[in-house]
Amino acid sequence: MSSIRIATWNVNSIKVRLPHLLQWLSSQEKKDAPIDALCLQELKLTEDKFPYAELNAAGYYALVAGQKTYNGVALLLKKSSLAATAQDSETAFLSPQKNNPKFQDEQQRIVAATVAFKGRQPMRLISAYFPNGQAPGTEKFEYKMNWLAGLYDWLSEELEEHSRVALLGDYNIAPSDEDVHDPKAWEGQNLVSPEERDAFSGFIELGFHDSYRMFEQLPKSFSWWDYRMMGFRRNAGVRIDHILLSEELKNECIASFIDKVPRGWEQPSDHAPVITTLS
DNA sequence: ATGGCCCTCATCGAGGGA
Repeated sequence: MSSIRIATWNVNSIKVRLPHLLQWLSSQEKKDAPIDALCLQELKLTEDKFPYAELNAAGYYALVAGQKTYNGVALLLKKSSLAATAQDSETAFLSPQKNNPKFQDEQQRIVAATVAFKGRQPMRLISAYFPNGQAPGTEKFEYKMNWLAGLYDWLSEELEEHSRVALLGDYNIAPSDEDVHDPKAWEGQNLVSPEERDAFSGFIELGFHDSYRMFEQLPKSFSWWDYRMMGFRRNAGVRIDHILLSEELKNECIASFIDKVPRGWEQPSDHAPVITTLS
């Protein structure tokens, strides 16, 4: 049985980035490394404007939670990778969930479904766009911390119901200093504050594993670089996009990496995709 | 040098991102 690849990518407007998205999916396919599931964040449009037709033509089903201008998340599934029982957009996404049932939220930041790939036990895939938080002490930071607490509550329930859970997305948290280009300059700031890192540790204590850190990685590996100050060229970045796996999925995990290639394309998203492979 | 860029909108300046 062939392995599967699950990935996450904050595209910073799917309208602008659709050409990159299609090019990236097709480039992975040509490398004989197709993406079987892709979680997208920051769509910045409502569901009726989502490019279902283009992605369908590229071979993907989509489950979308959108809103105007801000946020918005999707879960894409490669049709040809799905089990025979999941051959239309209804049956591909089982027990679909938009947003956190335990946290009232106007902002569309979570979409989840149970997915049956060919020849495998079903797994629960969650695409999440964590709040940015602006800065510790602000109202937006307080919203972020409340949102994280709500996510913790929901995830502990999800883990009771499902043994195979993957949480993919833009966490807006750099879990440790090795995930930050200049830890001293960032100390105590948004994305790296002790409160945020404690929340990330909470997910680990629930039983999740950071798939990227299961493997040896190059130092200074990041997933986001500021558009300003030539951030990408200087590799002045942070690692804030993550793929966390429950114990059972962790035992199947054989690789994880960040694909920096699309970040170097013309008019890129400021995030790079993260890919994790399951045997 | 405490801001530089990019995306969105009952747009052309401001909010949000990280």
